[in-house]
Amino acid sequence: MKPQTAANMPQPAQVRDDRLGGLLGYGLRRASNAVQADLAETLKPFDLRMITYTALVLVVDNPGLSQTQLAAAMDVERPNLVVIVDELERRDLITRDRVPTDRRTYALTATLAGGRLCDQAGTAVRQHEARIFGALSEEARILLAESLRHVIARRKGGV
Amino acid sequence: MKPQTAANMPQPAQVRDDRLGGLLGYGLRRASNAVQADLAETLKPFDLRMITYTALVLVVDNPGLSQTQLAAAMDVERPNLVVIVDELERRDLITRDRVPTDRRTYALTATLAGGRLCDQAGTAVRQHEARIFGALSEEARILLAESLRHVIARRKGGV
DNA sequence: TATTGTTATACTCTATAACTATA
DNA sequence: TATAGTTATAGAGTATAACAATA
Repeated sequence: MKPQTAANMPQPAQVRDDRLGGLLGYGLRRASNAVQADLAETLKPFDLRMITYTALVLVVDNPGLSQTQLAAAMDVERPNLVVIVDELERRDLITRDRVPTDRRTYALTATLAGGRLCDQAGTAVRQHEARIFGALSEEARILLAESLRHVIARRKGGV
Repeated sequence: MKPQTAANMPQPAQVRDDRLGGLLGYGLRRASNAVQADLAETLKPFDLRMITYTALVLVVDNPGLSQTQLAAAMDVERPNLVVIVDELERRDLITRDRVPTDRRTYALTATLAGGRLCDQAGTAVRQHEARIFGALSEEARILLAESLRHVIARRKGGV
C-alpha cells in the first residue's frame, strides 16, 4: 500500500458535496441565490434592483408611509434606505413630502409613473415566479410557502 | 370627501406587504437570510463564517482538491477564494501543497486540527438545523428539499 | 430627552482585469 | 497559447456611530 501524504495526494476527479447537500439551510441559500439571479435579470429592463423594486411596491401599497416604517418593513437599516429612496425620488417614481404634523418625517408616495412602472415590473415578476415555481404542484407550492413561513418565524422567536 | 394629496396623506398605521408576501421568491430570500443569521451565530464560537466552514467541509471531504475545483464547487470566483484559503491555511486547518506533476496547482488537504474543528462545528450545525427545521414533519422536510432542488435545477437550465 | 432622516465609515461578499509561473 | 493561482480594484449590501432638525 502506498502512503497518501499531502504531497502525492491525487486530485479528486469529482468533488463530493454530500455533506453540504444534506443541509436544508445550504439548499435554501442556493435556491435563494438562483431565484435572486433570475429576478435581477427580470428587473433589469425596468432599471430596478430587487431592493428598489421592494421599496417601490411597499410605497405603492402604503401611500404616505415614512422612511422609518419602510426600513422596518424591508428589514434594512435606515441609513441604507436613504440612497434607495434618493434613487426612486430622483427618477420621479416616488415623492418625499414633509408631514405638516411632524416636520421630522417624510411621507413617501408613488407618482403616476412609479405606479405604472411597478405594475409593469409586477407582471414580469409574476412571469418570473411562474417560470421558476410553475412546475411545482399547487400543493407543493402551498407546503413550500408554509415551510418558509415557519423558518422565518422560528428565527424571529429564536433571537 | 377630503382630497388625499401627498401633503396631507396620513401615515399608515400598519404596513401592508401582501403583494411581496405572495411571492415565493420573497419568502425564500427571507427564510434564507433567517437561516444564515442563525448559522452565523452557530459558527461564531468556532471562529468560522459560513463561507470558511463550507470550504473546510469540502476540503475535508475531498482531500487533495485544487483551488479551482474548490471555487467551482462553492460557486465562488477564484480570486475571492484566495483569502478564504489563506485564512484556513494561516490557522493551520488546511495545508497547501504543490502538486509534483503540475507545479501550477495546489493540493488542499485538511490538517488534523482542521478535521477536528470541522467535526465540532458539524455537530453544532446539525443542532442548528434541528432547531430551525426540526418542527417540520419528515414529509415536509423531504418535500422542501425536493422543491429547493427543483428551483436550483430550474435556474441552472434557464441560464 | 427621544426620534427622523442624514452623513461618514467600515466590513463582507462578489465580480473583473491583469499579472506570474508554469504547462 | 492556455491554465492555476494571485493581485488590485470596484461594486453591491449591510452595520454602527454621530450629527442636525424637530418633537
